[in-house]
Amino acid sequence: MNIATQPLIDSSAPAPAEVTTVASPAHGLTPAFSPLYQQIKVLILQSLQSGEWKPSAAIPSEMDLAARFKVSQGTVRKAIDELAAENLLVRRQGKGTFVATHAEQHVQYRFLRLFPDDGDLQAEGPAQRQIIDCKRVRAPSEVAKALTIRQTEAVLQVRRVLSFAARPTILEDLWLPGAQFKGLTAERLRAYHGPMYALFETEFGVRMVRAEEKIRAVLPDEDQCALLKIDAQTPLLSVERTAYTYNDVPMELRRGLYLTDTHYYRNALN
Amino acid sequence: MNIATQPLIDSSAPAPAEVTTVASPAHGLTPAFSPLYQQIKVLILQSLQSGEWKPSAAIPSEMDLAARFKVSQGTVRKAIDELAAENLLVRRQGKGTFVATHAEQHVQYRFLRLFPDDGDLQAEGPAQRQIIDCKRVRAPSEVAKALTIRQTEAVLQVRRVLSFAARPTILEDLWLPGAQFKGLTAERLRAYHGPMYALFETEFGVRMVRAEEKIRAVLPDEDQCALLKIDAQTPLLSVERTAYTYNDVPMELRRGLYLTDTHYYRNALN
DNA sequence: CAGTGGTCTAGACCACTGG
DNA sequence: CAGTGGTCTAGACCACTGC
Repeated sequence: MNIATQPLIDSSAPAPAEVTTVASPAHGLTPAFSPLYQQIKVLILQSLQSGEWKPSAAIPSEMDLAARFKVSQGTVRKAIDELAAENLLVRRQGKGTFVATHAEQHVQYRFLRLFPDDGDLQAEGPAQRQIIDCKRVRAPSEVAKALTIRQTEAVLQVRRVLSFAARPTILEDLWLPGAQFKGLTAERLRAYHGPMYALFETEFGVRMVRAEEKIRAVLPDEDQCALLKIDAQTPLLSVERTAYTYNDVPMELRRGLYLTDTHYYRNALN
Repeated sequence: MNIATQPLIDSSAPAPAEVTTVASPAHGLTPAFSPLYQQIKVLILQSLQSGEWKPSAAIPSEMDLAARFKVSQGTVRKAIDELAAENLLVRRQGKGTFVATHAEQHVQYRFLRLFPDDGDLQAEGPAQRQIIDCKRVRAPSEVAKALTIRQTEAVLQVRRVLSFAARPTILEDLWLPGAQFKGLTAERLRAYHGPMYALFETEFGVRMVRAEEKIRAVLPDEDQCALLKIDAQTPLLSVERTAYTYNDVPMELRRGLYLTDTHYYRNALN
C-alpha cells in the first residue's frame, strides 16, 4: 500500500500491517516504482505548501518525522536531503531543519545575479529601489500564457528601477496573478524593506522556489532610455524570468533590463 | 589515522588496526574534521585525475571500492553520490558507475546554453563550425591572469564562428595554455567532429569540469561585424567564460559573442 | 546535559542489465 | 542467472547547539 494514500496521523484509521516499499498504482500499467523516500518527500512538500510549517520555522526533527511516517530515520533523512538540495529546506547541525526563506542574506543573490565589475558586493551595498508604477490590468496574452491564466483575468503590473550608487542600473517590469496578490500596492511595496520575494512570502504566502530566465541583448526604447538615463545606442541585457512556486506553478513573469557597463550577470556552469 | 595519508592498495604496508572516522591533522590547530566519505571522494578524484579511469569507462563497483578503501559500501556510495551530483561520474543502475564525458549527447547543452526561440532543438540540429584561426601567441595579460600562468608563456588562441541554418550566430575567441595543448592546430580542430571539449578529453587528456560565465550586452567592433555579417548597431551577448578542470585549475578562457535575435541564452535559477 | 543533525556500519532485499 | 546500483532498516557513535 502506498503510504501517501492513507492518513498518516489519524490514529483512528486501521493501522496497516506494514508499510511496503513499492507504490502500487491502481491502473496496473507500468508499475511506476516510487521509493519510500520519494513518497515522504511529497508528504513533506504538502506540509510546506499547506503552511503547516512556515518560512524560517523549524520542521519536526528527523526522529519525529520518522515516527510520524512510520519509516526509519535514514529514509526521512534522504527525503530531507533532496529537499535541502532543492533549497526548500535548510539544515543546521545541532539546531534542526528549517523552512528556507528569501529573507536570508545569503539567498539574495540566488535570483539577482548582477555583480559589480570590481567584485566588491559589500562596498556597493543593497540597491536603492524606486517603484515607478503598480496597477491592476487585464492580463496581456503573453503574460496570461506564461502564468497559465485566462486573458480575462486581472494581473498586477509593477514597474521599478534599481540603482547602485545613485546610478539607475536595472529597469524591471513584473506581472503577478491578481488572485494571489490582492491588496498589493505601490505604497506597500515602498514600505517594505527587504527582498520583494520575502514580502511575497510574509504578506501573501507565496514562496518562489525556482525560476527560468531567457537572456538576450537588446537596445532600449524611448521610455526605457528616460528611466535608465541612457541613450538609445546603449546595449542592455534583457532578462525574462518566469518564477515558480511549489509544484512548478508559475507565479511571476518578470522582464528586467540590466545596464552592464559597470556590472555583469554571473552564471555558474556545473 | 587519516586513510588518505597511507597507501591503500600496497598490502606490504603495515595494516592499521582500524580506520578511524576522524582525520586528525598533525598541526593540532582547528581539528578540521573530515568525514570518511569526503576522504574517499578525494581518493576517487585522484584516480580520475591520474587517468586510472578514463572518460566513459566504468569505475570499480561499489563493493570493490569498499573493499579497496576498507570502508562500508554505504560510505563509498555517499562519496560517489556527491561526485555524480557534480557531474564527474554517471551512475547507471544494473550496469555500473562511469566516468562522465563531454561526448554524451545530453551533456552538450550544459556548456552551450543558446537555444532557438521556437524551442525546437531537434529541427535546428548541430551548429556548423568554422575555424577562423588557431595560433600560438604570448599570453596577453588578462589571459595570463585568468589562466594563472605567466605572461611569458605561450597560449593557443582560437577563433571560430558557429552558424545555425547557415546564419552566423556565435563568434568565439578562446585561449588555452600552450603546455597542455601542444600540437593543437586548426586542421585538427576541423577534422574532429563532435564537441570541442570532447576533443580536449580524448586528444589532450584535459577534462573540463565546471565553468563560470560573466555576461554582458555589447556592441560589435568592425571585425566582429564582418564575421557575423551584422551592422554595428546590433546588440550582442558577450559571454566571458573561465573553464576549470579538476581541482579548480583554470584551463580555458573563452569569449563568445552571441546573436540573440533568433536565439536566447537559457538559465535556470534553482 | 539533552536534543539535534551528521557519519558509519552490516545486512537484507529490490530493480535493472546483460549474458 | 550473477552482478550492478538503489532502497530500507536498526543501531551505534560523533559533532554541534543551547540550556
